[in-house]
Amino acid sequence: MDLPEEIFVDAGNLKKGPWTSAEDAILVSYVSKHGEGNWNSVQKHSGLFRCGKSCRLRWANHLRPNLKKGAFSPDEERNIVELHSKFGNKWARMAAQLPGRTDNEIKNYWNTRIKRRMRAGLPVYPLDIPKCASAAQYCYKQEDGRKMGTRVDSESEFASSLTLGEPLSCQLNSLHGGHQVRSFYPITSISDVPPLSTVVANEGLGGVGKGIGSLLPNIKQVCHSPYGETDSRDGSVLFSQLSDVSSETLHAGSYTKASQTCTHNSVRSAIASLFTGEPDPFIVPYDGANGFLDMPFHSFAPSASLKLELPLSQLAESAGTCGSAITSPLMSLPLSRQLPLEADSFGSSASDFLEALMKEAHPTIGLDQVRTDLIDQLLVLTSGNMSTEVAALIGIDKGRWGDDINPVATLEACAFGHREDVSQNCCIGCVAEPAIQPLLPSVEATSLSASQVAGPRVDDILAEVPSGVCMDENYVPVLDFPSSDVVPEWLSPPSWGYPMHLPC
DNA sequence: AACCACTACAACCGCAGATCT
DNA sequence: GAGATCTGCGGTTGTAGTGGT
Repeated sequence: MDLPEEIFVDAGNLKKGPWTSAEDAILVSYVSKHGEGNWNSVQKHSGLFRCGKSCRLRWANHLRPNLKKGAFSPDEERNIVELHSKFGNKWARMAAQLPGRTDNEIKNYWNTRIKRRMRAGLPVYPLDIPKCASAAQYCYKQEDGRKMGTRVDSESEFASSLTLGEPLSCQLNSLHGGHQVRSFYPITSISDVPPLSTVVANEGLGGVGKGIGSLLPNIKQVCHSPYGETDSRDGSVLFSQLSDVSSETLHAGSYTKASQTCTHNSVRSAIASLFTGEPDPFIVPYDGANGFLDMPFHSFAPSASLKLELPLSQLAESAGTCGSAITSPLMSLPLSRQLPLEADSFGSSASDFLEALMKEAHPTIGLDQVRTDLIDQLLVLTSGNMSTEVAALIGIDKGRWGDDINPVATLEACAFGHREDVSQNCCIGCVAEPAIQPLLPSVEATSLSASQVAGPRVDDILAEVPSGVCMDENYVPVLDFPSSDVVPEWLSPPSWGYPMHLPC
């Protein structure tokens, strides 16, 4: 057979790029004689200068018999949506259920469909698609079995979780008269998710405990910071100062990517793995019918393999899409490179790690702001499982609060803006100067005002918290928002409704 | 006609598990 | 048992085609 010269290249330089019909003919001929498999020998014995992987792909996706060509039929489209709701991004598994279709075809179809629907503001899944496993691919369970959560890594996943048939609520935990109180707020879109919240699927509010918990600390920090809108204070100044962000990259990515990057913020990943001591959490499969499998829970620890290459500037852009801006100074760390996730990467001690972390902070950010945000993020990341070691690390040693005071709850008090109320006892006052200062030799406090750096700080915002809020006997805040007129603006309806207090 | 944005699709890459030597 | 190789999978990128301005 005469073959075009371009098929043959110098030995060792295998051809890449589109396949020609002549190459296809060679491959078909070879497979018909020798059968599938042994793909690396194709190049050796057929004279085709393609690597084995390329041959296999070409055969599987284009040349093998019984392949369906052309657009998906409505039935096939429906099948794909249903299969995706069952399997998630398991393209090969889906392809096995769709005769004549390849995983690549299905993957391409799904990705373009997702983009199209999200651009149109439509849910990823039609409402009549039954909820299966996809929205709960990554689920976490606490050791005591009480808390359940789903890590939602992207806008699409979140959209899935919102549209699979179960209404969702945001949950705020607070304490009232010594009893823990959960406040639930209905949410209908990602923009309804408030900060420091837990999203739950409410199978009726009374059934929250068995619902699907979608803990969304990262998403909220990216898209739902209470710290203001996209004005000069929203952090965009900080983003624009990053030199390694190309405008091309800036405008190329989809919101999904931005969300992932936010979620996988290197700082958060690093801190989380520091807390858990492991690069990855236990991932608990969620079965739509039977709930979570019993496995230990290890707090939030984003996967160590997450990519962090999206420029932060994109986050600012996407933040506009979903309501408000990212303002945390820690979010100004250049994410175009990946921080090592293991604490060991920064030395043997956690303080080395934190020091490195703080050194990464933008140099123009006030030390106070960095510290405040770090504490906030530690709280979110630990999800109530902060170890004594970590608490001590950030400056709250057991000796300061005694056996009967929960450092986590106390820190939450700080995050909710009551640092002044409790600082003499155990709160941020302890964290602030003596404890964390030695960790920060290279971070210079500056004279920049808060408005020059980011948005208002937690305590600025929560100065608006109603005066009825006080601390209980354990220095834990008793949070209550009795009516909408005293709720801080970022907590106010109609964006995520009126609180409903339920006893736990 | 030129440019641009968008879509659909093909192909590549890195990784991980399976299998072979 | 260990290393090498093969295979399959999922994510990502590149590009041709199309339609709008």
